[in-house]
Amino acid sequence: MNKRNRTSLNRQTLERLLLCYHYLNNNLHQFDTGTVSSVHIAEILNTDESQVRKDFTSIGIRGRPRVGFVVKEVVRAIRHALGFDEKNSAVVIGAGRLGGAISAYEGFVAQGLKIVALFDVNPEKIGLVIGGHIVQPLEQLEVIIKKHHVRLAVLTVPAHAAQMIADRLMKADIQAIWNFSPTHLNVPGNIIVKNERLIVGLAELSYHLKTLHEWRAHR
Amino acid sequence: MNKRNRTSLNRQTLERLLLCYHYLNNNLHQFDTGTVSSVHIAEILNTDESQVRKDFTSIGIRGRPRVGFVVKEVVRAIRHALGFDEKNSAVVIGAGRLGGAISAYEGFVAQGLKIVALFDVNPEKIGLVIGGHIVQPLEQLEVIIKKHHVRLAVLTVPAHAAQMIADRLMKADIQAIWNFSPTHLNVPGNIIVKNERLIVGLAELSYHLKTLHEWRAHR
DNA sequence: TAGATTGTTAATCGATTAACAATC
DNA sequence: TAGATTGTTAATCGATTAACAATC
Repeated sequence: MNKRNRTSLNRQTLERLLLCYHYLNNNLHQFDTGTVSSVHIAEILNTDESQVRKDFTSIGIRGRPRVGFVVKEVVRAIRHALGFDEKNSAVVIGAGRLGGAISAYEGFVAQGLKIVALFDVNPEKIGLVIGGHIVQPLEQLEVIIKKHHVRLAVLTVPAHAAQMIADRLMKADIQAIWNFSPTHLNVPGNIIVKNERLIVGLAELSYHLKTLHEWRAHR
Repeated sequence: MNKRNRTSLNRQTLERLLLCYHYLNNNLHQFDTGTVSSVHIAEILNTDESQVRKDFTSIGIRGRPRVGFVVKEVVRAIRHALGFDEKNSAVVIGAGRLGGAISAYEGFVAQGLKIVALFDVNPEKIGLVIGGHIVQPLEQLEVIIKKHHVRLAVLTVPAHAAQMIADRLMKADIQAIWNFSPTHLNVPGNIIVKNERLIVGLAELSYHLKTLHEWRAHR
């Protein structure tokens, strides 16, 4: 994520708010009074209750002593803070399995993300319907970005092709790139890049498995 | 990640080591002397040079004043620290697009991860070859875990099925679950769970896009 | 030798947790 | 009113950065 954006909300807060949002949304029915306390949420998120109050304060949610926070207000405020109530158009580049999975994922729509097109270089894939989208030739990239005012591009191409596409995206005035290619992208600081590296998750797991193993062996 | 494991390496260090590992591996040729300085690496990773030295110290890499660190030693030490030099067998449960993408991903093998089987409940998928693996019926899960001494399970099933499978995995003595299902899993503390939530990445991007938007509107 | 670069300790920074007066 | 829960300030904790003596 670039630095020019003086993000007032840090990554941790963002993640906690998201978890809280999901929890409240999925359990709306169980709050008969329509309110929830910071203690309750802290327990669920496995964090401190002051943390919860601080997070809420940071996005302008106010509660009432002895009563708590109004669930619906909290949900609405988080939606707004995370930008889920704004419509964003995205294109997916790379109609492989991962690109298909992302194109097909229904969970994004509720968060305001609409995938308007899926691209691939492979002529054999052009015209196929993958993940609910007709695969388009890469040549159309710039035209479609312009037509749909696309701000976000999801990159699921092989590593060797990623930078070339990123350069085209830059020229097409894209604002953010969600990069699933296992490679570093060189882009100017005014473009938001979010790298999604599967291998980081694997590294964590691998390390923990190893430690677990050693720990067991030592007894 | 559970707490019982007194992880000596924290998440940040793990991630920096991984990035360093990739960088060195991909640029082995350019180090004529076979050594690299903490300054050089710090620049690439966009971090502080003391940080690099500290990270290296934490996994037992020693350098020489005026010379730096031996690249090959660094690479080997990181491989070892992250557990990439140990063979781990994994099963993938859910032969959808994501499960297929993960099963097919070649990058894992070099990190010691071998996917030994791919499962699905859908009878129509059984027997198909997806991502290089024959889809097996879920009934076989326990048998195969036992047979191949599988320690890691990758979960790419719909949210509503995730907990049920997790329970079976627990009983089958799995050690770690890499959870791509968009749901929270209830598992005992001795099982390592790594949640991979696409939606968190989207939330970050969405937030930054929103902030960018507001920032532009304000001028 | 001189001086570049390490290893390590101390200082800083930022995020989490504790405490508590305000208040419904 | 009494007391539960907020909002906020202060204390703690942990991670990053700075500094510098050791050393090749």
